[in-house]
Amino acid sequence: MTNNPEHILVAVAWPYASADIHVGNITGSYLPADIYARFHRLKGNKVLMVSGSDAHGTPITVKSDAEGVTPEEVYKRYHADFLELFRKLGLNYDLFSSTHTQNHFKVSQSIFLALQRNGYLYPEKQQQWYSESENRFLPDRYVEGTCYICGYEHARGDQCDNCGNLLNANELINPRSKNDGSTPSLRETEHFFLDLSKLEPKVVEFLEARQEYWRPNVVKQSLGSIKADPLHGRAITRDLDWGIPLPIEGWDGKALYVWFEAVIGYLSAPIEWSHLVDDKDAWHDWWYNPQAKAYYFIGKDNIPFHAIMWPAELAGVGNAFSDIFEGKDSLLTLPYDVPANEFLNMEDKKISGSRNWGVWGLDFLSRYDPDPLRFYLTINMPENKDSNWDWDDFVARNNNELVANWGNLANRVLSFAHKHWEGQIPTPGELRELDKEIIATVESGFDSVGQRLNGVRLRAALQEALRLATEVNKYLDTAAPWSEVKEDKEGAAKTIYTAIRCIDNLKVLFAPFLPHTSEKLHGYLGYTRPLFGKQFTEDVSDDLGQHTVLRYDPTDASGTWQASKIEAGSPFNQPAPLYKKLETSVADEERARIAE
RNA sequence: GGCGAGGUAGCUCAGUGGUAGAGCAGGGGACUCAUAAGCCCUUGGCCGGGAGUUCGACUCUCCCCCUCGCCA
Repeated sequence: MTNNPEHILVAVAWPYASADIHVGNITGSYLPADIYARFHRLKGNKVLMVSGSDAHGTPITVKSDAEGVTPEEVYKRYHADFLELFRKLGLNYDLFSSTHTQNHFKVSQSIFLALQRNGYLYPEKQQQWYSESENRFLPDRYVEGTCYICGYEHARGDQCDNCGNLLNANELINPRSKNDGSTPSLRETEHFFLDLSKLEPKVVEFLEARQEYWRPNVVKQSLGSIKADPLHGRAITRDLDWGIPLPIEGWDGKALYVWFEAVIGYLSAPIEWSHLVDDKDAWHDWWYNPQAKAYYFIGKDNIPFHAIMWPAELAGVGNAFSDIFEGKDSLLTLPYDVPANEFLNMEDKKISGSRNWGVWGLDFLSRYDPDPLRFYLTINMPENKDSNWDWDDFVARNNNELVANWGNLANRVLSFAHKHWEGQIPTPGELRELDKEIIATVESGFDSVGQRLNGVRLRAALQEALRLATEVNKYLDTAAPWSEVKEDKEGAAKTIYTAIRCIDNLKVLFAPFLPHTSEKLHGYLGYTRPLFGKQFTEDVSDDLGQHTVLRYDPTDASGTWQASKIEAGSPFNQPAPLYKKLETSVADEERARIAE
């Protein structure tokens, strides 16, 4: 166990509660976050992994209008699916909450007030489409008209998808509401803007300090774009009922803009978590602690919001947030790293919900186990460039790598041991040179796999763990216990004891990636306390109503990122294969399910 | 149009100035504990295209092409 545990905030992208989660979303941010969090938990570090459903924003109101239900109903339906998926996939959030909570409202409003106090907000008037029939302002995407540049008849209120030009609202020809076809009019409205130009020096300083160790696509893009085109004010409010009201008088009917508000969840969720664990200041260890490291796991589409906007909000807030929120004088922790992933394609084409081109998490898990999915998505994770989900490749990697290398290793060792030593780990006596060597090789994985994990090079880390499993397979071939057992059972005992030590180590090295099967193997080996803690859901009530959260109870977790100390002579259980081989026909069957 | 990322063996990817690498697939072999898995050997590449710098470039510079994201 680490002597000086680090505080690691694992901040995970907040899924929009208006679409089902697919494998691209999972490998883009949720899975790498969980792997990272599990690794640091095994290391004995203080991990806090948080996220939640993004319950506000236009996509949800669009959907609720289309279905004739309230936005709240829409968000709750998707939110419930998220919780089910994350439990089945084994994503151990300390808290997966929602932006539609009283706590998040209060935190977001405090951030607003802090920025206002520090002079980073200003109001500005602009023209916006207004529907007389519905008595409300319309988001640009609700308005359709004829493009005055190219004549395209289905141009959006602010942009023409045909010629790509941005449009001036007052020149759009024949504007109409997508809701009811009525003709909207332009009305003046006033909004608050975040003064990003004033915050730019702080943002640049923030980015330059992290240039060395951030992924180049994250930091170069951010610095490059600022250099080419300086930051300018950006509206943080809009005319919408569904969302967080402004914390000041005279601004009824306005809500905080989602881009501004959702990221604040990284702060509000730890605060909610602290209340749920009855230690209301616990979040200070991550948010008021300059030594704490905050990692933001997101997809590349989200880079500007996490590398520029959110740091700008945090820097702009200074110590004013802690003062307004709870009368303290503390700065908030800036992001340590933003290891954004690229995208996952499906069979060489972009994943598309509307065209049913993709693999959806819950649907997948209705037919297959979670660890093969975690394996394929990790070994194929788009860390440096877009990667591709290919069903043939999924089956091949499952059968030829996961089953054949690691699964088979665990199974061949334990079933051999169980057969010849009556369910007890053989007592080896003095180990031979080759036994000590393979144990040392596998134990070196705590460094070699650990370093890769720590640097968020997850696919390289998994490859390294697989390489070590191969080494143990080679060792078995050299020692050949199936021959030894016939003429030299003591020698065979040394070999099998050694092999069990090795798979006991590998079990931990694979655990961040493949927690379900590592846990299973852990049980076969005779351990009674689990490697990791337990997930559970809980209903929380506040003035906005009730919301269900996903939580994590670490009480029983016993796994440590340390060499195996498994004892000779102790009993273990009848093993069974950890993974299933898949028929190659699976690829064709699955491809038939996705269609344009 | 601007800011970035990527384009290396059939597939998935490493490499980043000095004779092209891994895993998987393909071919051959010895073994049999194991989910016919594992182990050993092995066939595959003008490193997107063009020009330049260099004794020497996949690696540096410039131009171009293709894919993806963000911004306008």
